[in-house]
Amino acid sequence: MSLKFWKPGTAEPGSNLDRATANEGNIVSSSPYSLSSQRERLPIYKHREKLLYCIEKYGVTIVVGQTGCGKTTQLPQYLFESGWASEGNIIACTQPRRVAATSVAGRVANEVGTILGDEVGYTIRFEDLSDKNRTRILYMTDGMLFRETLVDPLLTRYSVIMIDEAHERNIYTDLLLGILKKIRRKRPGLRLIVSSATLDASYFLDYFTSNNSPDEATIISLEGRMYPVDVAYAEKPTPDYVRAAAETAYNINMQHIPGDVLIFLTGREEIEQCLEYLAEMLVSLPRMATRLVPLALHAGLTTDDQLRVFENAEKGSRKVIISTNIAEASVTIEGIKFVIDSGFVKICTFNPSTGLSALVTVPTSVQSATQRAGRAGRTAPGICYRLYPSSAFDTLPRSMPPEITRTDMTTPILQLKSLGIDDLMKFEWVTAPPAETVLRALEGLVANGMIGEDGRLTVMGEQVAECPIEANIARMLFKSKEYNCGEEILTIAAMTAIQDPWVIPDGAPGALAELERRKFTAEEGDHLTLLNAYNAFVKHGKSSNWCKSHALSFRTMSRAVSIRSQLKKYMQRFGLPLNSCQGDAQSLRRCLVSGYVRNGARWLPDGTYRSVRGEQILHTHPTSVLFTRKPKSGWVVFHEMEETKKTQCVFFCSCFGGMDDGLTKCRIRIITEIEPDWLVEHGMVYQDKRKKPVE
DNA sequence: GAGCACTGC
Repeated sequence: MSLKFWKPGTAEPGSNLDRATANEGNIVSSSPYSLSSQRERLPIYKHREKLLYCIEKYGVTIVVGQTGCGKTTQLPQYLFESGWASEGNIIACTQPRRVAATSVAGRVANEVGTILGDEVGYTIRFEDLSDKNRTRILYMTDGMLFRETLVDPLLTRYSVIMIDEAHERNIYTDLLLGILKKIRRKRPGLRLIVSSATLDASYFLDYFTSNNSPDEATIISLEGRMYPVDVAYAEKPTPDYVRAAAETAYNINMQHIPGDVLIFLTGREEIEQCLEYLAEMLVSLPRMATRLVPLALHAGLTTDDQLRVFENAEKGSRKVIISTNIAEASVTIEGIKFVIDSGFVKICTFNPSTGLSALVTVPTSVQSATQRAGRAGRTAPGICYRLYPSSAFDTLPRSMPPEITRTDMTTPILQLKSLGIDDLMKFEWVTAPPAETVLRALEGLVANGMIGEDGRLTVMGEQVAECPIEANIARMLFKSKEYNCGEEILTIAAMTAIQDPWVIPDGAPGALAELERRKFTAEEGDHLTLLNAYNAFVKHGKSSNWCKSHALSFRTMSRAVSIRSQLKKYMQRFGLPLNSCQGDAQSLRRCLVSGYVRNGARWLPDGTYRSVRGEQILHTHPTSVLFTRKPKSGWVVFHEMEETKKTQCVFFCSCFGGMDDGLTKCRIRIITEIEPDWLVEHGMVYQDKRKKPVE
């Protein structure tokens, strides 16, 4: 039973849209550009004079251009060539991702004919390849530029700042735009370029011209360089898009000439299910048919496995890459001719009334569906199969709600306060966060002693704002002084900042890996288990082989080492002692509670937990060492919560007009057993009544 | 009872 598709006569307008990261993406090697004639052939070149004129005349220039038009690599060079980097000034270009910042900087250094780190450089966390005196074009992550505002609030080093990929609406991009609008009032000489790959960028224009002269901002559209992508829709909704995706891939293989296939699903579980379906179908693949090579792609894979999707398929075979949203912008695979789009994505949302964030599956947006389709037209015309009817497409929101509207604002608000932005109601947000999110964040900051009675930052608040880590974790670092456990808390802080370090594959190797992981188990819970893993990693010389034999990701563990040493510098600067509690797990856990006061939960005899805030039903995540065990005290704190829905049918019904039958499940990750008194000890004052664990 | 979208400092 295969899904029938309906194909509109013409390609969907704008379906060849793509995002600018594509060429700048991950891992793909790019051909060297060294000749100026190659630069002149880029579509952006004929707009050069107009762009320079606008940047000179207007404070803010909004540039709309698709992938391959060259704005990210060329615009900073045009500015450089026309003197914007004279007198020691720097031209900055921000990127949402580290790989983009590094790879674009490398290409531009090559075009300019300089060594990377000299006239052209980049700055990302843990890597600064720039020269304080010589660098004129600086690529950086938007998070780094945001951090720089805490040190130099007017960003005086820069003459032009280009915010690239602004349409992605990351929280740092949004915060930077707000701050830069403010900076422009004090430094009218500073020029701003806001670059977006989507056509509906006029809200950026409205944003910069409101409360300003109309001459403050202008908008320019550039031509793209993409091939057309035909879009086909499912005739009817499908109850099982994972199976439908596998069937569609199979049918493409039977009907079409060679060309690789890219499937967008929401997560690892679906990807593995889809691989199984495909394996079943491939048994009946006719002998003469093109061979199918299914490959998974998601962030939880090892680097080696991720790299496999870039290898060319053998002659007479076709790659089917089954991916999460990582292939939408972060990773670019050349040679994709067919895209199969489930129409769903997992996003993180935040519930201000419980203070908990959750991972939920939702329908994508028009912008995102267009972006996914564009992945089929990078090297030749392509086809995108959408596994939902065109009537469902018409109900999709234009774009995803910006991150700032669905994230905890505690840490960003602390940082804005530190910048001297005290009246958050007057701050000109591109999109304002929900009022309740702001109120809860302020309430939490007051309760945590970061903001005083007078509404100003306390000494600890000022210092926590500087730390490159979530405010609640930073609070643990500060409180470690009282519990004599600076060493251990520092490690735990670093370990919770990374992704899950364990690599547990499917099947039999997975069971073995699971046994390896159990070796690190601490009775008290996951935080101490992570501490054990880190200490063992260091004890064994931070070796990659050791990681391999203990089911740990070397890449992730190495990142924990970097983060730890960075945080250590902050602790030393703030005079926080790096004492070890010498195995005193109780002090350590009491210190943990200081950061997790909002994340308390109590155990119930049915094996679930109830959150202290909001009485929400919580389940233990299967990766937790407390998954198979009742906490003796009956109380725990947890690092984070995620919400998942039981079946795809539910996603489908609830998201595309049906009902929600309540099969959502909240899981808590990284859990540690505590005593309930410790919650009160750490300022759980606004909690009306303390419930005893039920026996 | 059984499994984690993606960034970023």
